Amino acid sequence: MPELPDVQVLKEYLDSTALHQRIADVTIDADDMLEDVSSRTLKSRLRKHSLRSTRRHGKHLFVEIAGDGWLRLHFGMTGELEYSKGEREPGAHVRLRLDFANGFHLDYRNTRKLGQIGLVDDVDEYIEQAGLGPDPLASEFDLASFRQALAGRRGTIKGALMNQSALAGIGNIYADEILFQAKLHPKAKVNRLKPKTVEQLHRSLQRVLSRAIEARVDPERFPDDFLLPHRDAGGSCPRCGRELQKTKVSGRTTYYCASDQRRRT
DNA sequence: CCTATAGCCTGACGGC
DNA sequence: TGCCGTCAGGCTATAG
Repeated sequence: MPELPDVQVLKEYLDSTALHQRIADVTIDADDMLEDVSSRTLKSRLRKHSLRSTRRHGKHLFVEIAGDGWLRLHFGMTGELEYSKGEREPGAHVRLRLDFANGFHLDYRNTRKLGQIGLVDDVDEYIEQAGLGPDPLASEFDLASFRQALAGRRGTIKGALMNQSALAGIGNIYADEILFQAKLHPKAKVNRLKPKTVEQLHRSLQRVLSRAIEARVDPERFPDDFLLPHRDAGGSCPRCGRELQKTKVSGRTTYYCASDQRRRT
C-alpha cells in the first residue's frame, strides 16, 4: 500500500506521537528485512536515545535518532505504524517495536516482509546512492524538474511515473489516479507527449498527491472525481460512468477509463 | 534505455 | 470444511 501519500501520513503520525521520548527498549523480529545492519547494532543505536525528527523522500521514511544517524523505514506493500500503550507482546507481524519510557510503544508492522529497515548516516547521501529521483512534492519540483525526470526515457508513461529513479514515491495505485486525472492513456509513450500534456500531467501529479494527503489517504474522503475508490473489478468511471478497463501496463494491474483516457500524446 | 518474467513473503479469496 | 490456485498497492535481478 504505502506510496508517497501513505508514507507522508505515516510520517505525520509519527511526528505527532513518538518524537522526543527516551527509548527504553527495542524489540526486533526482522532479520531478513534488515538492510546492512545487524539486529544487535540497530538495537544499541536506538536504545536510550530518542527520536528527534523525520524526513520523507518518495516512499522512504527517515527518522532521526538523537545522538546520531537515521533509522530508515521502507514499507513495501504491507507496512504500517502504530503507536499505542499496553503491555501486550508484539503481534505476529511486528518487525520493530520501540518501547518508550512513558509506557507507549511504536510498532512497525509488515505482514509480507517486503519492506526494509536500515540505518543511514546521511539522508541525502543515501538518496543519491540509492539512485532515487526527486520527490514530486518537494517545493523545488517544478515543471522543469518534471521534464528533466522524463527526459531521455522511452516506454509507457505509467512505467516512467512508477520508476523510482525517475521520480520517487509513485506506485501502481497513484500512477493510475494521476493518469486518470490527466485524462491520459496509461500506455502513452513518454517521448511522444506534447509539452502541454507534460504540463498538465505535472499539475495532476501534484494535485493528486496533495489531495490524497489532505484526505489522510482515506478513500471515503477523496474528491468525488477520484478513480481510486472505484479501482476494482466491475468499478465504473466517476466521470462518465462507464465500466473501467483492467489491463497490465509495465507488468502491473492497471485500471483506466477507455473513454476518458484516450489521449496518448 | 526499455520490457517481461520470476522471485522475495504472506494472507485473502474464489472454485471445486 | 478444506485444499489449491491466483492475486495483491513494492522492488530487484536477469535475460532479451
